[in-house]
Amino acid sequence: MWVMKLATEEFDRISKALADPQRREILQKLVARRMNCSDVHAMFNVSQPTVSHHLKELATAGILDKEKQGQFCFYQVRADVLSAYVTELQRRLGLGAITVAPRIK
Amino acid sequence: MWVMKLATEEFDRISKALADPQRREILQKLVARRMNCSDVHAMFNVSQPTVSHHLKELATAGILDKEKQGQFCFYQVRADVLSAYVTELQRRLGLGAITVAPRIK
DNA sequence: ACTGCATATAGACATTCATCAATACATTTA
DNA sequence: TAAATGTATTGATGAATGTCTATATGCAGT
Repeated sequence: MWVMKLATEEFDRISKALADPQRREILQKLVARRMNCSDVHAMFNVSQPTVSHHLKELATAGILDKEKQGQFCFYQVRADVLSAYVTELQRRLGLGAITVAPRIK
Repeated sequence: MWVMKLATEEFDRISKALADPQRREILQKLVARRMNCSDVHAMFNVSQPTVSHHLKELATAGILDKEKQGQFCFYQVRADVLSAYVTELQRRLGLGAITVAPRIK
């Protein structure tokens, strides 16, 4: 089983991406289901360019996947990256990440 | 067993506190052992007031405890708060927080 | 009381950043 | 091709923030 390893740079980038409440809320909506830009825009009281900017930040940080379908652009959460982030966070904070070690026969 | 519940406001405050690399590194040093302000200052290339400011931010966010002993001021990590933060983060990100349920006999 | 050390505060400065309006780019449809 | 729709970029602006120097505050030993 492969476990993604986050470099410090990527880790900090994700931390920053999560630090803005508006962006965090957008991310939470995308956790529920993948959506396009205007779907997200319809859910919040910010302009479309602002939404686009936040989605770009989240994608650049690596926690969103961007998939263009025609004129639409769907974004969806990278659960593996988020999971790697949380694990790395636990490690840095000295909270033992609960790792289920493969039981050696 | 008591599990702390973080309000959105506190959650966002912690996210912000973790978002600055310098502050994150300071926090990581404090995970290893509790230290006073000048101990921390000796470890980084930033001014003493800057260290003091960062420690205040971390303390205000609730993830550091501040204990004054004479002229010194010791800071130590609140592992319970950090743990609550990670759990809440997992919840919001849709990553099932691994909860070890008490085994009912 | 004075000196020295530890910490915090005040004020200033530069940078980052969240946001918007306007516009450009791209794609679908009439 | 023209109009409409979805998305991204540009440029601007105000607010937040990380950092510094200088100074204040507080405590300990002489």
